[in-house]
Amino acid sequence: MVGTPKLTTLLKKCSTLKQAKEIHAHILINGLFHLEQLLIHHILLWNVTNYKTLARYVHVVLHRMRNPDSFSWGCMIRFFSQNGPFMEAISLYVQMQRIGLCPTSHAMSSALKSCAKVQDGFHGVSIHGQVHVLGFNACVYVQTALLDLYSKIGDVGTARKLFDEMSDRNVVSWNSMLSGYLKAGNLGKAQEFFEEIPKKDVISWNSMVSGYAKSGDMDSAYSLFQQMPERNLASWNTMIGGFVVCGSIVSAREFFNAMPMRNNVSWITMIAGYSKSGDVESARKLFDKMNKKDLLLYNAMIACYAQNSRPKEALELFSEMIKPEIYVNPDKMTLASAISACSQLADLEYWCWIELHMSDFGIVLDDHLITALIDLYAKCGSIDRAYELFHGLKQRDLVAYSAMIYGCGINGRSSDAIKLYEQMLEDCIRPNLAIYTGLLTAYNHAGLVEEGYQCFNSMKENGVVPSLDHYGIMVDLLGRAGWLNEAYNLITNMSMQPNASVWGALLLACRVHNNVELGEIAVQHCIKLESDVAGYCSLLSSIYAAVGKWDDAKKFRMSEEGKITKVPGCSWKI
DNA sequence: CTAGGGTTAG
Repeated sequence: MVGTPKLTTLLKKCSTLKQAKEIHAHILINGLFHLEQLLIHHILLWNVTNYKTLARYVHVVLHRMRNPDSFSWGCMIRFFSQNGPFMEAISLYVQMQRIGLCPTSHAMSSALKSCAKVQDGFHGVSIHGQVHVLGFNACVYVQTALLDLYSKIGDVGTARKLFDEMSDRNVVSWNSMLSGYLKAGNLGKAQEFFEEIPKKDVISWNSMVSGYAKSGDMDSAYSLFQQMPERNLASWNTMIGGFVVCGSIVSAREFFNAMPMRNNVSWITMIAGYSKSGDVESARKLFDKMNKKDLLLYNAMIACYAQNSRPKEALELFSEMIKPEIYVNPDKMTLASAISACSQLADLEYWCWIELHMSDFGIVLDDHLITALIDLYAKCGSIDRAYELFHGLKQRDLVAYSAMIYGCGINGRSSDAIKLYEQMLEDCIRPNLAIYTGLLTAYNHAGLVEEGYQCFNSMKENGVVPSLDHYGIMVDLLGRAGWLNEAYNLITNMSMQPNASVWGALLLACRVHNNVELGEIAVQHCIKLESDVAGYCSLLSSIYAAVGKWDDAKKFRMSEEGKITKVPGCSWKI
């Protein structure tokens, strides 16, 4: 038999899950059930990396407790409200009352924090209803958590009402209210409120700086930053992030270099900045300098590759992170980038390989990922599978429709694309640029000139301004059908500067219909706009050859490097 | 014995 004092001492010293399990066994054998509470409390305060395993274990212990109590449940709710899963925290809060436990103010503020994290206004409001009944009207923690919840779900009015009614406020309450104004985008009101804060701390300052930075007003942000009585990592990181948003990558780097200390957030912000400005090499250099790479760092780098049309490197890095000797558990974000990379490579096999490991990763497909997969399957020609996934979505949004419509478009299913478009309008979703890209692609593949032209013209009526891509498709569509002059007129009447792929589309059409006059014009523009001249020259050369202008044909073939290349920036095949 | 606010990947 082991007594309570001895077990308590052991318990306070234990630091691994294995030891904890042994102690728990002793607790059960000796019937010292009151110690379970201590065990749960103790373990949940460990600062460990494998907190998921830990949480799973404690969760089981909690549910099997002989004498369940509010304190233990509160500890578990607090733990989940800090690390996630937040839904689980809310669910535990509901469950504890179902088994007859009365929530403490601690449990309640943690539950409210979780509601704020996942924007769960429904549970948030129902907890609000309990505050009075349970007598937490004067608890500053509960009141502040509640105020913060309303701030985060965008209900500044209710937040302010709570703030005014609070009997006791501290700097956290002020900061929550401030972040409410900032989240609502009300910078003026926020600034006014900020000045009223009696005892500002570093978070008050950071919030205000972040507000200016997010709105792109880096002058005001910088001026505040300089006035700060005290700065921490987040202050610096906010400034870097602000410069990144404004596209001032050089200033961002200056701040990054100047800061006294850096954490992962600093590195990730900087990498994301380089990614946004298209400087993949600089991003990679930073990435390689980090010796302790966490999930978010991998995600930032993989996303950088995926967004900058470097899908192969994205997948290489993904493979690297899941190698046993490195293993970083990927999450949904990682997969979103990986799927996008697969899609760019039209590599269905790689995805199938990932899919085998989904349960190891502990990832369940959500609508976001399914939408990415629709795009992948559609691009790989498996339009039926794409349809299956589409029908399995909980909510069909604009992105899902555009993936589907585009997928139908490139697979020659134009009537399906139109049906989807009509269905989308019925769902009250307004079309955007991507939707029209899909539709026009569908018309283009089907060679439906009139319909395509009509659709193109209807864009303006729906308040969508055609982009270079749309002009490119239209020129291709008109050109292939032999309406070369119409295509040329479309280009000359463009509201923006045509690029090489627009002219390239005309050049291709000229090749198909052997039109020397327009072909010469098109090729001149192409050469002016693109460095890869060989492909264009070879095209023009073959137009000359087709109409029997052999000398001209020969002249242009000389500059050719030997092979006909695809027109750069052009998604349709020659 | 536990609780509430600011900065990171799409």
